[in-house]
Amino acid sequence: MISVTFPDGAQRQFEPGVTGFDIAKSISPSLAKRTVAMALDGVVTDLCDPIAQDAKIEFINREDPRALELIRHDCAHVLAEAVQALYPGTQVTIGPVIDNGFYYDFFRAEPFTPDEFAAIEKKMREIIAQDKAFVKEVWSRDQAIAHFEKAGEAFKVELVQTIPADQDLKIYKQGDWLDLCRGPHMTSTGKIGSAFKLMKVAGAYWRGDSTKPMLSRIYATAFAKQEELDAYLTQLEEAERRDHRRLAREMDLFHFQEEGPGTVFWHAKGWTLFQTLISYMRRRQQQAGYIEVNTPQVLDRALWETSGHWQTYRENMFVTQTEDERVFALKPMNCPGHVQIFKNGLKSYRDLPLKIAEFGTVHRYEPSGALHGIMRVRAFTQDDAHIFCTEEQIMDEAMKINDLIMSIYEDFGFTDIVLKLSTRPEKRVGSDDVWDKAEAALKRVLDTVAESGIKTGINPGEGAFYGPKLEYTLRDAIGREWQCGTTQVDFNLPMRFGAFYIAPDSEKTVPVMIHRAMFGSLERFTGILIEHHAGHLPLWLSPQQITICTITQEADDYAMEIIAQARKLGLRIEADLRNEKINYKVREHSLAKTPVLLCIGKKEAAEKSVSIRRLGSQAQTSMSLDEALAALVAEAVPPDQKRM
RNA sequence: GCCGAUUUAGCUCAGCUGGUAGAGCACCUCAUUCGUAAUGAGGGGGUCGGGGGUUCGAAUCCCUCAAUCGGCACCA
Repeated sequence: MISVTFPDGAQRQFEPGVTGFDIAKSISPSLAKRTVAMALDGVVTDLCDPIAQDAKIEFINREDPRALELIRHDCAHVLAEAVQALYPGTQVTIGPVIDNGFYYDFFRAEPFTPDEFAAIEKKMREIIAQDKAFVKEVWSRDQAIAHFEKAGEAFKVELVQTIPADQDLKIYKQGDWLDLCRGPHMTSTGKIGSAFKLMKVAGAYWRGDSTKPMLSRIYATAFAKQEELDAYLTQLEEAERRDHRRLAREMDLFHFQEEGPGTVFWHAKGWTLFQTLISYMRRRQQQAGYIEVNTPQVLDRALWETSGHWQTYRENMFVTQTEDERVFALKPMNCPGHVQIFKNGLKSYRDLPLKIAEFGTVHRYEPSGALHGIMRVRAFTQDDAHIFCTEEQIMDEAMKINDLIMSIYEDFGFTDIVLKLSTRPEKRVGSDDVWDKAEAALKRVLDTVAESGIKTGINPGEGAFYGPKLEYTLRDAIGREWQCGTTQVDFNLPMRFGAFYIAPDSEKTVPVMIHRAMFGSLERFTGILIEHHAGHLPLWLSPQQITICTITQEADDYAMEIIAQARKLGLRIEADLRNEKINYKVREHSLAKTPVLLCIGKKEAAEKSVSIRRLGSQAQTSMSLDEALAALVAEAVPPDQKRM
């Protein structure tokens, strides 16, 4: 007999091999009916799995958070069956659960169109209504290959062949339809419910490999309840309203045009925001002991050959040839330039760590499909810096960078940060003991950060070929993740360029180079800020902080007085003197996301006061002009200067 | 780069099966000086993304290039 422990601590004895379903039924038929799966010692499995040994059991119903993944996975199988029923000859591949839903990749001569969604969903509802039981079978490799070959499922055959020999092949049947799947599943298709929706079609490479065939992917989502699906769809609409490309037009920040794909035309307001970010970062870096430099945009090909970029990234570089037939490239990175500055003049160990920073504009010919607003562009500015130091200094410097990054993100309102360590890739340079040291140093940073409650993780083998890296990912107000800051340890480049310093023993020694960016790309960070705040930027970042709205022309002179006074105080302010109603002006400047509206009429002009209306509020407060300006000046101080 | 979709006035979008363009907002002019999210009237504005083709005739059909959007791949 085996002993099964229930969540309330009660224990009961059963014959070995008893299933979760048997146990549920022995308690009550209604429990058996509403249970869709079970967790054995915390691991979710099929309800009909036999239980071989003592275990803690939990019954999972549809409303259980753990059931959501099952609902989506089951729904993916139903989607596949529906598609094969409607479009014979379509091959199935894989259909995993992802954040917010699931997808299924099909191989079909004709791509899907959203017009077909209604028919597919209808078929899915039929399959769900039939409430077919999910039945698991374990097949041999040969049996599976024979079956899928006969069915013309070439991709499934390939999948079976890649599964390790010691692993069971599980087949899940729903009626006559079946799929190779590691499970688990719920008890029947009826448990999926009706809160699902096909979202979009897309192309995707088989096994994520661009040399392999292109498949047709259908993205979909499913929830336990209709209300949850509706809430999710509402959230998507909200995300669309926050789209930085849309807000940029409404706020008059920048634009793109055909002649410059992936390159930004910054308008006055956008550029003011951009420069505000640079000023902030410049102050932070100066305080942290960095020096700021500027290196050439265009450099001879030979330099990029030495750095290794020519060999690896030639296709992604903008290259130009001059009349004298010299070949130059627009810099895709700032590092080689900074190494040149390090090399110019003899350096001593006493100069280390030497922290060279640059707001460096780089050009990369990114694949056309990668471009996305200002999040991914072909010309962008990095808040780049390179720290030349000794091996012993790596840990300390990486830790200082970390503290600086965390403090900076906090200043911009980002608190949900994930830090990941990418370790040595297969193809790399440098000896293993040097890698050991570098990884150990970054690992200690990672562990220290983890202790402070920040989420951390490891991406094995994802490091750069020249060294391991830490990557900082921000989560914005609607849960999307963006990689921004990075710290990379590099043993390679200084050596390639023959950089050295004179060590205490008078020997020429190659320094370690730490690459580091905190915003990452100024363009991307600006985009993230816009979306994170939904355009409602805090006063210190807002490119136009105040708009004066006159109610009648009698207030015009007073408006000009206010502007002169406010500008002297450093506030970014404009006046709207147009002959328009106050309602009209309030609406227009609210849509343009101006944080502060000062409305003035005859009354305010007479008593030198202002009526203040803040973005996002309908309330109005009246106060004297001096009082109002003093409060706004105080509010507009950047967070780092407030601390001083 | 790959798969799919899209591209009509500054913006958002109509324009059925081919018969040579419309609306709202914006803009300009005039009137209105009106207290917190759209005052009224009038007016101007588009070689329908570029190029090529089919046709008596193309915004509409075909080819091609480009840009954009959604994914995939890529991101030093």
